[in-house]
Amino acid sequence: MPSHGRYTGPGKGREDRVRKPTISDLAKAAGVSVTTVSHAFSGRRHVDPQTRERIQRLADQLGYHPSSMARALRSGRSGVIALASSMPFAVAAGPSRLGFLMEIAASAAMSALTRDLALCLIPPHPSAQSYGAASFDGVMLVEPMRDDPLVRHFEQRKTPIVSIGTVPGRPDIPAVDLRSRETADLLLDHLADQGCRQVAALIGASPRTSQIESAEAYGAFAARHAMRPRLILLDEEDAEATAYSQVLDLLRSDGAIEGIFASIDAFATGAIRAAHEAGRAIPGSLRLVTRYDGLRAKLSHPPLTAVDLHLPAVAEKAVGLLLDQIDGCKQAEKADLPELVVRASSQGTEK
Amino acid sequence: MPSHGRYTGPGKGREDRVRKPTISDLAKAAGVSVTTVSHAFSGRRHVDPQTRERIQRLADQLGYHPSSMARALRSGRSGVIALASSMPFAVAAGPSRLGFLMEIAASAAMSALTRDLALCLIPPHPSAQSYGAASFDGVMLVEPMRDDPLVRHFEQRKTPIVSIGTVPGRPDIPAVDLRSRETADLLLDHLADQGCRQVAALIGASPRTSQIESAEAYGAFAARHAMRPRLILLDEEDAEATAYSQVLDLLRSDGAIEGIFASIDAFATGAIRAAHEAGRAIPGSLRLVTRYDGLRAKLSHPPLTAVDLHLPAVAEKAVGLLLDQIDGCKQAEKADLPELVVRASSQGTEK
DNA sequence: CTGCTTTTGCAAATCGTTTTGCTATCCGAC
DNA sequence: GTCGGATAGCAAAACGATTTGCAAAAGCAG
Repeated sequence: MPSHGRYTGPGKGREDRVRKPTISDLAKAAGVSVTTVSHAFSGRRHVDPQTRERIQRLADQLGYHPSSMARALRSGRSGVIALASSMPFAVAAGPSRLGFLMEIAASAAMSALTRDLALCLIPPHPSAQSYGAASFDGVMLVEPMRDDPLVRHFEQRKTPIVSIGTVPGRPDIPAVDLRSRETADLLLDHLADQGCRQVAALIGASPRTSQIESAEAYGAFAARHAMRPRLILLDEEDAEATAYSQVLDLLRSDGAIEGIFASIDAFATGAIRAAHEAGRAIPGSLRLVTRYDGLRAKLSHPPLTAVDLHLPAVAEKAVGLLLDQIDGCKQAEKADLPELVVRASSQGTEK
Repeated sequence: MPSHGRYTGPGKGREDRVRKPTISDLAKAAGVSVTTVSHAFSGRRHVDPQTRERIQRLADQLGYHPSSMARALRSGRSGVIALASSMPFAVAAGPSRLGFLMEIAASAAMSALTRDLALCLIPPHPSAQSYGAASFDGVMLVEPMRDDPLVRHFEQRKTPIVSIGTVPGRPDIPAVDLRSRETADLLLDHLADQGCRQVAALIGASPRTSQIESAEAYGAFAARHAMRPRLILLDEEDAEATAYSQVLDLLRSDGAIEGIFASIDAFATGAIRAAHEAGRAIPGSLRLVTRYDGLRAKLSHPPLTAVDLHLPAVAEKAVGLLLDQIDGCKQAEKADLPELVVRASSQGTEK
């Protein structure tokens, strides 16, 4: 039984605030009907330029702004889209790994604004049922998991969905493909190019497309190079710490490892610490690459070879796709091309 | 003459999507009036438990959810608050220095959600007039400048405002004081404690409270220690690069400098590079501290001594204050206590 | 002057809720 | 028997815009 969110009544203390002028106040002041005012603003019908001018002037004078709530009700669109993620907020309520999500958020906010939309950030609700009082015209999910409760939630609510990164098992949901398979191939091939014969992979255990495809890519890579696979599935909470201890074990038990592919940047940071601890120089005796080229990869020592996922472009496409989804019905699925950024962590010659 | 935002008419293609059930559909199905349904949900009047139960069941069955747009119109509250910043988005459309703002955004989003609000991110609009179609119950401004156009915009629109960091010259606007003066004192005193006699300051040129108070603190510090002040005002765009070149000049022209106080983390990163270039070891021959303890400070080499500003708590307070502002009228101003985080960049003994 | 179109404007319906009055019934107590 | 007080429910008026249908006036050709 869903709680529909308690309604708290009309704002207490509303009477003591000055009432904002409404369209009929303006109409009265201008000596015309509300219809005329509406048309003067929307331009959907012609109004006498002189009248229109007077209305405009009065509007400025009175400080009139059309109520977007009324407009939303009438038009059925709130002008707000949401960005939701089931994971990163939760693991990073603190400042740890906001990078990926927040880079998307910032870009999406700008893309949204240029289309006269606002972007809402919605963290995963602890008791994931009533998502606030606001209503969204659509929602963008970032890297949802298989059977993600968020997907169910918004589907049931008939809110248009666009996923950033495909939804595992749900090819019907429109998505911006993050090209995780290609990304992983890029990174693994790079390691091979750098001469790594034995490569381990640190991959997130959650059933997200990026992790699934990374694992697949790694499997194929191992087969292609007739290499014994060392696939380490890691929990994404407390990523750096668990990566650290697992990699330390690995390096100590298996001296042959020459390269590590970390599908999450925090894994890579953990791996660096482990390598240091195990006395393996990077990139001297161990090469390391990661997927997301965020602040972490850039500021790491040594800087991490990573992939430019073109997140601003991804966000832009997601917003566009969502908009299509909302009022058109274009099911068109779009894609994007990742790009390798080589840095010291994997190069033969130190910068 | 303000553009009030073009209205695009009722969603095209709306007729082909299934109409969501309304309250009167539900009422009809349950054989009661809409009033009863409304009361069944809101609990503002008693309804027979049996009736209520039946309504609930039917609501689930039909997939009914109250329209928040209608609710918003009626109640005058959209359930959405906004977070706006005049600066960081613009300088960091790319991934450069999202840290501060985005840490606040993430925290604020969670704080908002626990109060049944949604948080909108609003980037500074290039043509700063029509901020999307959405309406906000209130807005949080992060570190606005003196005479910030955002302040004017929302004041004119009578949208309740709370500032994160006081607004220079506007003590009347309720704000969460970021305690920039105390923060700067903390850092400068720490440098003095570490034995620095000659300290330079890198401070942002924009008229924000944090920068203003940092400069004041530095001035007082210099006077207190009878030290010739070296105050370097830097443009915040392209912060790292300009800090780099300015600090390089400084170090070359003034060998006495023993410590640097950077009021923005990107300044500090630039300073590190400059120090490296000038052959000054950190913290061996030059100590460096910065204000915001974000990813940059933590991942820097060496890690930067910084201040924990308790941003999640700040965000929480801002949301609370804004809520007071919206429906109560409590003008109460709140504050917070910064805390020093000592790291290698300023310590006598290397970690 | 009639017929036709264009221009300009208004009144009223609509969007989906919440809230305010009002009615009706029943119960128990005086 | 009736007064009071719960209890349960309904009808209708908001909330503030947009949009449809209609009408008055005006211009213009025939």
